[in-house]
Amino acid sequence: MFKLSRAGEYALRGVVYIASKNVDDAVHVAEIAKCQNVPEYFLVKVFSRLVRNGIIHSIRGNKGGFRLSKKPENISVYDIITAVEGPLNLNDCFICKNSSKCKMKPVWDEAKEKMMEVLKQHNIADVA
Amino acid sequence: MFKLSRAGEYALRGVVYIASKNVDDAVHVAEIAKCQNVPEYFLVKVFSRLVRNGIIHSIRGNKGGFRLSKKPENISVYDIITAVEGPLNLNDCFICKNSSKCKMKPVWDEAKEKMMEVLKQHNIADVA
DNA sequence: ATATAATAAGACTAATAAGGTCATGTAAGT
DNA sequence: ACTTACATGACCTTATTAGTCTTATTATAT
Ligand code: SF4
Ligand code: SF4
Repeated sequence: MFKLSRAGEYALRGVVYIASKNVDDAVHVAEIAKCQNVPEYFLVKVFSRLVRNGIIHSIRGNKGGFRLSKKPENISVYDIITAVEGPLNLNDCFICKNSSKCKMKPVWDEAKEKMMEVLKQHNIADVA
Repeated sequence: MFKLSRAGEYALRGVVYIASKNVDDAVHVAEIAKCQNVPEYFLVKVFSRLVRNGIIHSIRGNKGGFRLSKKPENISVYDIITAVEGPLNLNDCFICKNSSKCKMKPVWDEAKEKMMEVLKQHNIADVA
Protein backbone atom coordinates (compact mmCIF):
# COMPACT_ATOMS: atom_id res chain seq x y z
CA MET A 1 0.00 0.00 0.00
CA PHE A 2 1.27 3.44 -1.01
CA LYS A 3 4.33 1.77 -2.44
CA LEU A 4 6.47 2.90 -5.31
CA SER A 5 6.35 0.38 -8.13
CA ARG A 6 9.42 -1.32 -9.49
CA ALA A 7 8.69 0.28 -12.84
CA GLY A 8 8.89 3.69 -11.22
CA GLU A 9 12.05 2.86 -9.34
CA TYR A 10 13.73 1.43 -12.43
CA ALA A 11 12.73 4.41 -14.54
CA LEU A 12 14.25 6.79 -12.05
CA ARG A 13 17.45 4.83 -11.70
CA GLY A 14 17.68 4.48 -15.45
CA VAL A 15 17.31 8.18 -16.09
CA VAL A 16 19.81 8.99 -13.38
CA TYR A 17 22.22 6.59 -15.02
CA ILE A 18 21.83 8.25 -18.40
CA ALA A 19 22.33 11.64 -16.77
CA SER A 20 25.58 10.41 -15.27
CA LYS A 21 27.00 9.71 -18.71
CA ASN A 22 28.36 12.01 -21.36
CA VAL A 23 25.41 13.83 -22.96
CA ASP A 24 26.86 13.26 -26.41
CA ASP A 25 26.51 9.54 -26.63
CA ALA A 26 23.37 7.48 -26.49
CA VAL A 27 23.24 4.84 -23.80
CA HIS A 28 22.10 1.28 -24.54
CA VAL A 29 19.31 -0.17 -22.50
CA ALA A 30 21.39 -3.33 -22.16
CA GLU A 31 24.16 -1.40 -20.47
CA ILE A 32 21.78 0.34 -18.10
CA ALA A 33 20.06 -2.90 -17.21
CA LYS A 34 23.34 -4.57 -16.50
CA CYS A 35 24.83 -1.76 -14.46
CA GLN A 36 21.66 -1.10 -12.55
CA ASN A 37 21.01 -4.78 -12.05
CA VAL A 38 17.55 -4.65 -13.52
CA PRO A 39 15.78 -7.06 -15.92
CA GLU A 40 16.57 -5.80 -19.38
CA TYR A 41 13.31 -6.60 -21.17
CA PHE A 42 11.35 -5.02 -18.41
CA LEU A 43 13.45 -1.90 -18.56
CA VAL A 44 12.84 -1.69 -22.29
CA LYS A 45 9.14 -1.52 -21.61
CA VAL A 46 9.55 1.07 -18.90
CA PHE A 47 11.76 3.20 -21.12
CA SER A 48 9.30 3.08 -23.98
CA ARG A 49 6.84 4.87 -21.70
CA LEU A 50 9.45 7.51 -20.93
CA VAL A 51 10.00 8.00 -24.64
CA ARG A 52 6.29 8.33 -25.35
CA ASN A 53 6.07 10.97 -22.65
CA GLY A 54 9.01 12.94 -23.93
CA ILE A 55 11.33 12.39 -20.99
CA ILE A 56 13.96 10.62 -23.00
CA HIS A 57 14.66 10.36 -26.68
CA SER A 58 15.51 7.15 -28.48
CA ILE A 59 17.86 6.50 -31.34
CA ARG A 60 17.22 3.29 -33.17
CA GLY A 61 19.50 1.00 -35.07
CA ASN A 62 23.19 0.45 -34.79
CA LYS A 63 24.86 2.92 -32.45
CA GLY A 64 21.44 3.65 -31.06
CA GLY A 65 20.35 4.07 -27.48
CA PHE A 66 18.73 6.64 -25.26
CA ARG A 67 19.37 10.25 -24.44
CA LEU A 68 17.66 12.69 -22.15
CA SER A 69 15.23 15.00 -23.95
CA LYS A 70 15.93 17.88 -21.57
CA LYS A 71 18.53 18.92 -19.09
CA PRO A 72 18.53 16.84 -15.90
CA GLU A 73 17.53 19.90 -13.87
CA ASN A 74 14.38 20.18 -15.96
CA ILE A 75 13.23 16.62 -15.36
CA SER A 76 11.45 16.20 -12.06
CA VAL A 77 10.95 12.98 -10.17
CA TYR A 78 7.26 13.63 -10.65
CA ASP A 79 7.65 13.74 -14.43
CA ILE A 80 9.26 10.35 -14.47
CA ILE A 81 6.84 8.66 -12.13
CA THR A 82 3.73 9.92 -13.89
CA ALA A 83 5.24 9.12 -17.27
CA VAL A 84 5.56 5.53 -16.15
CA GLU A 85 2.47 5.17 -14.00
CA GLY A 86 0.00 7.69 -15.28
CA PRO A 87 -1.74 10.24 -13.10
CA LEU A 88 -1.47 9.64 -9.37
CA ASN A 89 -4.49 9.05 -7.18
CA LEU A 90 -4.58 7.62 -3.70
CA ASN A 91 -8.23 6.67 -3.92
CA ASP A 92 -10.31 6.06 -7.00
CA CYS A 93 -13.62 5.79 -5.13
CA PHE A 94 -14.92 3.00 -7.30
CA ILE A 95 -16.12 1.25 -4.20
CA CYS A 96 -18.81 3.55 -2.89
CA LYS A 97 -21.25 5.97 -4.42
CA ASN A 98 -21.26 8.78 -1.89
CA SER A 99 -18.20 10.33 -3.49
CA SER A 100 -19.94 13.66 -3.95
CA LYS A 101 -20.78 14.33 -0.30
CA CYS A 102 -17.76 12.43 1.01
CA LYS A 103 -15.43 14.26 3.35
CA MET A 104 -12.64 11.75 3.14
CA LYS A 105 -11.88 12.15 -0.50
CA PRO A 106 -10.62 15.71 -0.02
CA VAL A 107 -8.23 14.37 2.60
CA TRP A 108 -6.78 11.87 0.17
CA ASP A 109 -6.59 14.47 -2.51
CA GLU A 110 -4.78 16.86 -0.22
CA ALA A 111 -2.35 14.13 0.81
CA LYS A 112 -1.71 13.37 -2.83
CA GLU A 113 -1.11 17.03 -3.62
CA LYS A 114 1.44 17.40 -0.84
CA MET A 115 3.21 14.32 -2.00
CA MET A 116 3.23 15.42 -5.62
CA GLU A 117 4.61 18.76 -4.58
CA VAL A 118 7.69 17.11 -3.12
CA LEU A 119 8.19 14.98 -6.22
CA LYS A 120 7.89 18.05 -8.41
CA GLN A 121 10.45 19.93 -6.35
CA HIS A 122 13.18 17.40 -6.92
CA ASN A 123 14.84 16.90 -10.24
CA ILE A 124 17.30 14.49 -11.73
CA ALA A 125 20.21 16.84 -11.28
CA ASP A 126 19.92 16.99 -7.53
CA VAL A 127 19.05 13.36 -7.16
CA ALA A 128 21.90 12.01 -9.29
CA MET B 1 0.66 2.27 -7.14
CA PHE B 2 0.31 4.63 -4.19
CA LYS B 3 -3.21 3.39 -3.74
CA LEU B 4 -5.20 3.14 -0.56
CA SER B 5 -6.11 -0.46 0.22
CA ARG B 6 -9.64 -1.66 0.62
CA ALA B 7 -8.80 -2.62 4.19
CA GLY B 8 -7.83 0.97 4.90
CA GLU B 9 -10.90 2.35 3.22
CA TYR B 10 -13.21 -0.06 5.04
CA ALA B 11 -11.60 0.67 8.38
CA LEU B 12 -12.11 4.37 7.92
CA ARG B 13 -15.70 4.01 6.81
CA GLY B 14 -16.38 1.61 9.66
CA VAL B 15 -14.99 3.92 12.30
CA VAL B 16 -16.88 6.85 10.85
CA TYR B 17 -20.03 4.76 11.01
CA ILE B 18 -19.49 3.91 14.67
CA ALA B 19 -18.81 7.56 15.39
CA SER B 20 -22.13 8.46 13.81
CA LYS B 21 -24.00 6.31 16.31
CA ASN B 22 -24.88 6.88 19.93
CA VAL B 23 -21.69 6.46 21.96
CA ASP B 24 -23.54 4.42 24.55
CA ASP B 25 -24.30 1.36 22.52
CA ALA B 26 -21.91 -1.02 20.89
CA VAL B 27 -22.32 -1.45 17.16
CA HIS B 28 -22.35 -4.89 15.55
CA VAL B 29 -19.94 -5.57 12.78
CA ALA B 30 -22.82 -7.16 10.88
CA GLU B 31 -24.72 -3.92 10.92
CA ILE B 32 -21.73 -1.89 9.82
CA ALA B 33 -20.95 -4.30 7.02
CA LYS B 34 -24.52 -4.18 5.80
CA CYS B 35 -24.92 -0.43 5.97
CA GLN B 36 -21.52 0.27 4.48
CA ASN B 37 -21.96 -2.38 1.84
CA VAL B 38 -18.76 -4.13 2.75
CA PRO B 39 -18.01 -7.87 3.06
CA GLU B 40 -18.72 -8.78 6.67
CA TYR B 41 -16.02 -11.37 7.29
CA PHE B 42 -13.44 -9.11 5.82
CA LEU B 43 -14.53 -6.23 7.97
CA VAL B 44 -14.23 -8.47 11.02
CA LYS B 45 -10.59 -9.01 10.21
CA VAL B 46 -9.96 -5.34 9.61
CA PHE B 47 -11.65 -4.40 12.86
CA SER B 48 -9.60 -6.88 14.83
CA ARG B 49 -6.53 -4.91 13.82
CA LEU B 50 -8.16 -1.71 14.99
CA VAL B 51 -8.89 -3.36 18.32
CA ARG B 52 -5.33 -4.58 18.71
CA ASN B 53 -4.10 -1.08 18.07
CA GLY B 54 -6.43 0.50 20.55
CA ILE B 55 -8.54 2.50 18.10
CA ILE B 56 -11.74 0.73 18.95
CA HIS B 57 -12.80 -1.44 21.84
CA SER B 58 -14.69 -4.69 21.48
CA ILE B 59 -17.36 -6.21 23.63
CA ARG B 60 -17.81 -9.91 23.12
CA GLY B 61 -20.82 -12.12 23.58
CA ASN B 62 -24.47 -11.39 23.27
CA LYS B 63 -25.21 -7.66 23.07
CA GLY B 64 -21.60 -7.18 22.12
CA GLY B 65 -20.14 -5.05 19.38
CA PHE B 66 -17.63 -2.27 18.92
CA ARG B 67 -17.11 1.14 20.44
CA LEU B 68 -14.56 3.85 19.83
CA SER B 69 -11.76 3.86 22.40
CA LYS B 70 -11.38 7.62 22.25
CA LYS B 71 -13.34 10.62 21.11
CA PRO B 72 -13.64 10.93 17.32
CA GLU B 73 -11.62 14.14 17.38
CA ASN B 74 -8.73 12.22 18.91
CA ILE B 75 -8.61 9.56 16.24
CA SER B 76 -6.74 10.66 13.16
CA VAL B 77 -7.00 9.20 9.70
CA TYR B 78 -3.34 8.37 10.11
CA ASP B 79 -4.03 6.32 13.25
CA ILE B 80 -6.56 4.20 11.45
CA ILE B 81 -4.53 3.60 8.34
CA THR B 82 -1.37 2.64 10.19
CA ALA B 83 -3.35 0.46 12.58
CA VAL B 84 -4.58 -1.50 9.61
CA GLU B 85 -1.54 -1.37 7.35
CA GLY B 86 1.42 -0.94 9.64
CA PRO B 87 4.01 1.80 9.22
CA LEU B 88 3.94 3.62 5.90
CA ASN B 89 6.87 3.64 3.52
CA LEU B 90 6.89 4.59 -0.10
CA ASN B 91 10.06 2.70 -0.84
CA ASP B 92 11.56 -0.18 1.09
CA CYS B 93 14.83 -0.21 -0.87
CA PHE B 94 15.06 -3.98 -0.89
CA ILE B 95 15.97 -3.84 -4.52
CA CYS B 96 19.31 -2.12 -4.49
CA LYS B 97 22.16 -1.88 -2.04
CA ASN B 98 23.26 1.71 -2.43
CA SER B 99 20.62 2.87 0.03
CA SER B 100 23.19 4.60 2.20
CA LYS B 101 24.55 6.99 -0.41
CA CYS B 102 21.28 7.21 -2.31
CA LYS B 103 19.81 10.66 -2.88
CA MET B 104 16.43 9.44 -3.94
CA LYS B 105 15.45 7.80 -0.72
CA PRO B 106 15.32 11.15 1.11
CA VAL B 107 12.91 12.37 -1.54
CA TRP B 108 10.58 9.45 -0.93
CA ASP B 109 10.88 9.89 2.78
CA GLU B 110 10.05 13.56 2.50
CA ALA B 111 7.05 12.79 0.31
CA LYS B 112 5.89 10.25 2.83
CA GLU B 113 6.26 12.72 5.69
CA LYS B 114 4.21 15.35 3.92
CA MET B 115 1.55 12.85 3.19
CA MET B 116 1.49 11.55 6.75
CA GLU B 117 1.21 15.09 8.02
CA VAL B 118 -2.05 15.55 6.16
CA LEU B 119 -3.43 12.27 7.44
CA LYS B 120 -2.48 13.22 10.97
CA GLN B 121 -4.18 16.58 10.67
CA HIS B 122 -7.56 15.11 9.91
CA ASN B 123 -9.59 13.24 12.45
CA ILE B 124 -12.77 11.25 12.47
CA ALA B 125 -14.82 14.13 13.78
CA ASP B 126 -14.14 16.37 10.83
CA VAL B 127 -14.32 13.57 8.30
CA ALA B 128 -17.62 12.13 9.53
C1' DA C 1 -26.74 -24.96 33.02
C1' DT C 2 -27.72 -24.11 28.40
C1' DA C 3 -28.76 -21.75 24.30
C1' DT C 4 -27.53 -17.99 21.76
C1' DA C 5 -25.28 -14.00 19.99
C1' DA C 6 -21.46 -11.91 19.40
C1' DT C 7 -16.10 -11.19 18.57
C1' DA C 8 -11.01 -13.58 17.93
C1' DA C 9 -7.85 -15.80 15.30
C1' DG C 10 -5.97 -17.79 11.64
C1' DA C 11 -6.10 -21.05 7.68
C1' DC C 12 -7.57 -21.14 3.21
C1' DT C 13 -9.03 -19.66 -1.53
C1' DA C 14 -9.98 -16.30 -5.19
C1' DA C 15 -9.13 -12.26 -7.72
C1' DT C 16 -6.25 -8.66 -9.19
C1' DA C 17 -2.21 -6.32 -10.07
C1' DA C 18 2.61 -6.13 -10.72
C1' DG C 19 6.62 -7.93 -12.61
C1' DG C 20 8.90 -10.17 -16.09
C1' DT C 21 9.66 -12.69 -20.73
C1' DC C 22 9.39 -13.39 -25.51
C1' DA C 23 8.42 -13.03 -30.48
C1' DT C 24 8.02 -10.09 -34.15
C1' DG C 25 8.59 -5.75 -36.34
C1' DT C 26 11.05 -1.37 -37.63
C1' DA C 27 14.91 1.87 -38.22
C1' DA C 28 19.72 3.13 -38.76
C1' DG C 29 24.58 2.51 -39.47
C1' DT C 30 28.32 -0.19 -41.82
C1' DA D 1 22.51 -7.20 -47.02
C1' DC D 2 23.64 -7.58 -42.36
C1' DT D 3 23.88 -6.37 -37.83
C1' DT D 4 22.55 -3.76 -33.90
C1' DA D 5 19.46 -1.59 -31.34
C1' DC D 6 14.72 0.21 -30.08
C1' DA D 7 9.11 -0.55 -30.48
C1' DT D 8 5.17 -3.00 -29.54
C1' DG D 9 2.15 -6.04 -27.74
C1' DA D 10 0.96 -10.73 -26.42
C1' DC D 11 1.89 -13.75 -23.02
C1' DC D 12 3.24 -15.94 -18.65
C1' DT D 13 4.59 -15.87 -13.61
C1' DT D 14 4.66 -14.21 -9.13
C1' DA D 15 3.18 -11.41 -5.41
C1' DT D 16 -0.21 -8.97 -3.12
C1' DT D 17 -4.72 -7.94 -1.90
C1' DA D 18 -9.32 -9.22 -1.09
C1' DG D 19 -12.50 -12.25 0.61
C1' DT D 20 -14.35 -16.66 2.92
C1' DC D 21 -14.80 -20.13 6.23
C1' DT D 22 -13.99 -22.84 10.37
C1' DT D 23 -13.19 -23.25 15.04
C1' DA D 24 -12.63 -21.11 19.46
C1' DT D 25 -13.81 -17.85 23.00
C1' DT D 26 -16.69 -14.80 25.74
C1' DA D 27 -20.80 -12.77 27.51
C1' DT D 28 -25.75 -12.44 28.17
C1' DA D 29 -30.42 -14.02 28.79
C1' DT D 30 -33.45 -17.45 30.08
S1 SF4 E 1 -12.97 8.45 -0.11
FE1 SF4 E 1 -15.16 8.72 0.26
S2 SF4 E 1 -16.11 8.54 -1.76
FE2 SF4 E 1 -14.04 7.73 -1.93
S3 SF4 E 1 -14.29 5.53 -1.59
FE3 SF4 E 1 -13.77 6.45 0.40
S4 SF4 E 1 -15.75 6.88 1.37
FE4 SF4 E 1 -16.15 6.51 -0.82
S1 SF4 F 1 15.47 4.94 -3.31
FE1 SF4 F 1 17.67 4.72 -3.66
S2 SF4 F 1 18.32 3.11 -2.23
FE2 SF4 F 1 16.09 3.01 -2.37
S3 SF4 F 1 15.72 1.46 -3.95
FE3 SF4 F 1 15.71 3.48 -4.96
S4 SF4 F 1 17.79 3.78 -5.67
FE4 SF4 F 1 17.86 2.12 -4.18
